[in-house]
Amino acid sequence: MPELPEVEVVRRGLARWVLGRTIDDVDILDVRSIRRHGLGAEDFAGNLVGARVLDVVRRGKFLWMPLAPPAEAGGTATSGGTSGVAPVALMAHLGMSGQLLVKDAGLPEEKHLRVRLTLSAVDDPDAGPLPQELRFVDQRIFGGLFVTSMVSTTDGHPGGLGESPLPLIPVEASHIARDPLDPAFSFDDFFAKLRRRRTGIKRALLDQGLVSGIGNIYADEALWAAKVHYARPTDVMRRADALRLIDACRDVMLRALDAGGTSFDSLYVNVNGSSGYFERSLNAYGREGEPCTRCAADPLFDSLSLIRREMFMNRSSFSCPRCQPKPRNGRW
DNA sequence: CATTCGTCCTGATAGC
DNA sequence: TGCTATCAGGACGAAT
Repeated sequence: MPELPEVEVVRRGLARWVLGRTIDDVDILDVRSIRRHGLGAEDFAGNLVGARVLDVVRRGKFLWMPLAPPAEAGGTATSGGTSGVAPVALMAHLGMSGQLLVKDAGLPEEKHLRVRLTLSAVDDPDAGPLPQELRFVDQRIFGGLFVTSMVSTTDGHPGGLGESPLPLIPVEASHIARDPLDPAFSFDDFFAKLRRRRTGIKRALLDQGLVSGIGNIYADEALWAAKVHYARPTDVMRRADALRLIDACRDVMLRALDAGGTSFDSLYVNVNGSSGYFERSLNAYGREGEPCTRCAADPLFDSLSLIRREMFMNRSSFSCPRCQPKPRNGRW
């Protein structure tokens, strides 16, 4: 279940293996994986074949590769060759189960292989011939690929962590807020927007327009770490508590990143196919009925400190009843 | 505008 | 055994 740390692991892998390479061929095995490319499969492939990968950038859970367009496409639109063509990027979202795998051509097709990009042959002085396929594998098809144009970022800073030199972002990611690991993330902006909302804090954390990169797992982990109940109202939230929560988000995601991403089954695999192992250090998510690791050390530990599971926003929420108590009469 | 809800998907698992 | 129901959940568009 890729959230920010997992997508960042993929981004780094792609930067290592795909940067600077030209796309020689595109093979779409399931059109549903390019659903968001409104102009269809032919247009998708036409935009990619001959294009060169200039960068690998991420904001929140969106990942994109700005492209140098195919030579003839650039020439057609602007015969002078000046910057008349809108910059385009190959956008990717992994959804629930998406993977981007760099593989040698000829290796067996994955069961859920949806799109295959064949990359230019490169003989690396150290690594030898680089794998020539970038495969998009996705069991549940919540994720996908599409080609889109890029627009200026509203704050003039480059798109997220990926250190794109240009302050450009794909249209479809322009409404996505900065994530807590982004150098341009502003806590003050986040807090101001948070206070204007009339909703619960977990809903806010999952709203990618407010703060990005956080999904159900890291939301529960950060709320646990900051000892905050998921339904706590945002409009009266104290600044110090919000700061503690964002710090917790940052902390848990950085630790996951160090571990190479979280994985609960074989669905999530990084760009080279190896699984993460951060699940061993989860404190709340998926631990229903198990003792809260923090409360267990307390001499007053009792059955009130078993992790509870509740349905919230049509998804499971895990929390400790003792250190994340429910609001009483709407007051905290 | 802000907020909530239904939809898209497959496969593992539980229950009859 | 074999069927059906449930669950997992990110993002988006429609509805309120």
